[in-house]
Amino acid sequence: MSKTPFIAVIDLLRAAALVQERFAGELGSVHGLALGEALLLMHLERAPLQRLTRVDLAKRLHASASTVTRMATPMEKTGLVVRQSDPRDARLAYVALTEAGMKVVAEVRQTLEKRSAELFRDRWSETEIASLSRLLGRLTAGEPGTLV
Amino acid sequence: MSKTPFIAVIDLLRAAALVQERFAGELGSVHGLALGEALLLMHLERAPLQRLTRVDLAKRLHASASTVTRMATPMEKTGLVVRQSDPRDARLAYVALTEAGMKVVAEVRQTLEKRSAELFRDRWSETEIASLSRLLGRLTAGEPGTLV
DNA sequence: CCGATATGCTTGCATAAGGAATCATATCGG
DNA sequence: CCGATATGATTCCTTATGCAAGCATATCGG
Repeated sequence: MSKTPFIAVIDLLRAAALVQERFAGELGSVHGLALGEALLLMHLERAPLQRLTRVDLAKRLHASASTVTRMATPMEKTGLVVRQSDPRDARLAYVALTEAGMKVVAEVRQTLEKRSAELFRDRWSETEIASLSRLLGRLTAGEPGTLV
Repeated sequence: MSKTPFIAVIDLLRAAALVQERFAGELGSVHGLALGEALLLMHLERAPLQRLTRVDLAKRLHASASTVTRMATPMEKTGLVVRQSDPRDARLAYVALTEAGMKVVAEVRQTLEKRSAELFRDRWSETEIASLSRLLGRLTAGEPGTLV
């Protein structure tokens, strides 16, 4: 049996840990957001009506429903998102992006784009990066939601 | 400015979350280990004398020293690792793999190899997987320790 | 040789996270 | 129409984690 898939998985985990470590600090100090909060905002931005239910958010963030509830509460307090009810289904509680949230998520994207570029700088060609992205994208092809 | 690096980073985070979610459960039910514990054991297996200090482990696991301390304690109790002192430097407390630990880590590797193969099965050629691994490996080139 | 600094580890504290239980609301089948 | 089941959200509880402080030991400079 080939060990190639195993090696790829290990490399994937290591690379992701590296990126998370590197981005979390910057995101926190510049925007006061955790990486997960930034991803939450970006998911909302790409969703229809810029809003999602908590279970949809949980799936997209690979988190539990309770985690999403507790992530959203402080972000409501700081005005990045608001809670919205669905008139057709009273069980649903949307997390919706506010104007302030849209402004912040745009800045967050800029920060992430800058840091991402630095991650590959000098040693990578545009083609190589695109190739990496394409391969990774095949792994996440079945996942709900788009972030870019 | 090109958004390609940003897209690659987002894809990387999503793919890693997917893999972690998928592997953590299996690893827990089959071997009673968290993913981090499995990685810890694999790092020890590849280290000289099958042991590492806590700070070295922390670097390899992208975790804090306190996390490593608290990860190691239960694994000492279950006999997978033992604590070793360095006669030359009394500050050091190695985490060393036991015979039982070596047996377990070998089984863990088999599980991970099997699941990794399933992750790519059918839609991926060996060459594509190797290409992904090679690209990811460039990101982690500066990292200490080898796992495969 | 010794004080100052650096390093490794652990512990206390605060925060984050998942799972189970609970509650409210919707939907489905008779 | 109504009981049974399903779904969404929240809360409680337990566990995991990082940071800062504290402690022990080592090293460096005079």
